[in-house]
Amino acid sequence: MATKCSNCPLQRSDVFVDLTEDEIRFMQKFKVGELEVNPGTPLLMEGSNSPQLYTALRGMGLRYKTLENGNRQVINFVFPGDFIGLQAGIMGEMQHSVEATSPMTLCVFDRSEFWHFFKSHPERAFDLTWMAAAEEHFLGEALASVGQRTAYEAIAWALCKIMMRGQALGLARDRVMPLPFRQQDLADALGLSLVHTNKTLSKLRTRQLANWSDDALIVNDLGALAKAAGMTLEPLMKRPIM
Amino acid sequence: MATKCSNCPLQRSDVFVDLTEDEIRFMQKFKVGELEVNPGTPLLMEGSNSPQLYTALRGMGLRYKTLENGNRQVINFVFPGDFIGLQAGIMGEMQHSVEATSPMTLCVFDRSEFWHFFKSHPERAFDLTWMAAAEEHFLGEALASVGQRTAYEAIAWALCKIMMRGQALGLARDRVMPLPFRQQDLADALGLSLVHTNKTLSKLRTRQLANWSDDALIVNDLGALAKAAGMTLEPLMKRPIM
DNA sequence: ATTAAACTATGACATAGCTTAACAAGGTTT
DNA sequence: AAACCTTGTTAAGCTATGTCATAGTTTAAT
Repeated sequence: MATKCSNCPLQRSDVFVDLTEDEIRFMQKFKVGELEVNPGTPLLMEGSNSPQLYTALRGMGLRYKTLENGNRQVINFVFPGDFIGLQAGIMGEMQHSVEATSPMTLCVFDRSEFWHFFKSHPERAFDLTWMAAAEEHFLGEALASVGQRTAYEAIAWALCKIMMRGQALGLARDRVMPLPFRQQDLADALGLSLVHTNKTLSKLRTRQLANWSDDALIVNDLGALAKAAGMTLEPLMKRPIM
Repeated sequence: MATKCSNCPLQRSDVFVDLTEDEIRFMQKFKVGELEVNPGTPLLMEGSNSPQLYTALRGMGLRYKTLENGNRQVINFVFPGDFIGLQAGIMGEMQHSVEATSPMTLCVFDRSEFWHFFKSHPERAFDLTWMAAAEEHFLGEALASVGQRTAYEAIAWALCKIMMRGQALGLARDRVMPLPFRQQDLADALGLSLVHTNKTLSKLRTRQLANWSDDALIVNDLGALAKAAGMTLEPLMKRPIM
C-alpha cells in the first residue's frame, strides 16, 4: 500500500535535493506508514506533543495559530515536500496547528526515532536544521510583507510565492495551478479582513495579474505580478526532504 | 583578553541550559576570538556570506530586512545569549542584517568549523536545530501579533516579551531594564508608523502599564501588561547557548 | 424539491493608523 | 557658539482598511 521511499514521488521533482541510497534506506526504516486524510482533518494541534511527524506527499494544508481573542493567524501554506512537526520533534510541543485543506497523503515518521538522526546520520540532522532555517527565513519574509506592504502588494506577494512553489513542484500546468484554499485563509495569513481581501483579489483579476477562483490560480505574467508586489523574483533553492 | 568559555558569564544565568565540561572544551576550540563593537556597527549584512558566526555576550542589537521600497522590517531584537549567523552557517547566506544598537561584546566562531558540530557533536547539532526551531516559533508569534493585534495590543505584547527576556537574563533590576532602542525600531518591528507608536507608548505610560523612556523600560505589573496585550504569560523555556 | 451551511461578492459607512509638518531638547561637529 | 543632527512629541487632515449588511452561488443533507 504505502509508497516505498525508493519510489518517492517527490524525488522526481528537481526542487528537492537527491537523497543517497543510504539515506533512502535510513528514511525507509524511519517511516512507519502512510496517512490519507480528507480536507479539514487536523494533523497536529498547537500545544500537542504528537508522537508522529509527517512529510506531505500529496495535497495541501495550512499551518495556523489561534490567538486568545479568537483571531486566527495562518503561518504558512503546506505543500508537498513540507515536513510537519519539526517543532514537536525538537522542542517537545507544537506551537501551531496544522490541518489539511485538500485530500492529503502523508508519510508518517515515529518521533521517538528522531534523535537517531543526530547520532547516526549527521547529514540528515543537517538537513533538518536547514529546513528549520529555511522556515525561519520564510517567516521573516512573511513578517515583512504583513508589516510593510499594502494589502494589494501583500496579496500579490503571496500569490507570487505560491505560484513559484507550484511551478517548482510541477503542480502548475500552463500557468494554472490548483489552490484549494478559501479567501479567508489568505486573509488570515496576511492580517487582512475577508472583505478587503476579496476586493483586492478582484482588483488583481481586473488588472489581469492573477486570477484565483474555483480553487485554481492563474498567473500569466509572474514578472508583472512580482512587480505589483514590489518584490524581486529569486529562484528557489533546492531543498532537502525528509 | 577574551572570555574563556569555562568562565562564560551567560552560563551563570539559569535561562540557559548548562553545558557539559566536554561541550565547553569543544566550544572553546571553536571560538576564535571576541569582538567589541560600538552602537550602530553592522555585524552581518543581508545577502552576505560571512565567514564569522557570533554569540552575543553583552549588549543589544537588531535583526532587520530592507524591502525594495526602502521600508525596514525589524525581525527581532538581539539579546545576550542569541546566536547570530545561523542562516549563513546553514543556508550559506544571511537573509537579514544584524546590527548593534548598544556597545556589544560577541564571541566569534569560525564558520568553516561549523560542520564539525554535526559530525562530532550531535548534541550541539541538536541544540542548533533547537535554536532554529525556537526562532521559528518566535517569528510565528510575531507574525500573529503584527497580523492580528491592534497597535495598542501589539506594543504591549512586544514590551511584555522584552521585559520577560530581560528578567530571565538578569538585566532587569526592580522592574527596570535597559532598552537601548529607538521608537522607530519598535515601529519597524510591528509595522506601525513612528507617530502612532509614539502615541501608543504614551497611552501605555498614562495607564501605568509600561514606561519606556531614556533607554529604560519600566513595567510594574507584567500581568496587567500581558492582559492589555491579550496574551497569556508563558514561562520561558530553558534554552541552549552556543 | 427544500433547507442549511459555507463561501464569494459588493455597497455604505466608520475608524485605526498613516502622512506631513512643525517644534523641542540634547548631542555632535565645525 | 553657531549650525546641524538625532530623537521624541504633538496636532491636523486624510485614506487604506475594517465593519456591517445583504445577496448570490455552490454543495450537501433531508
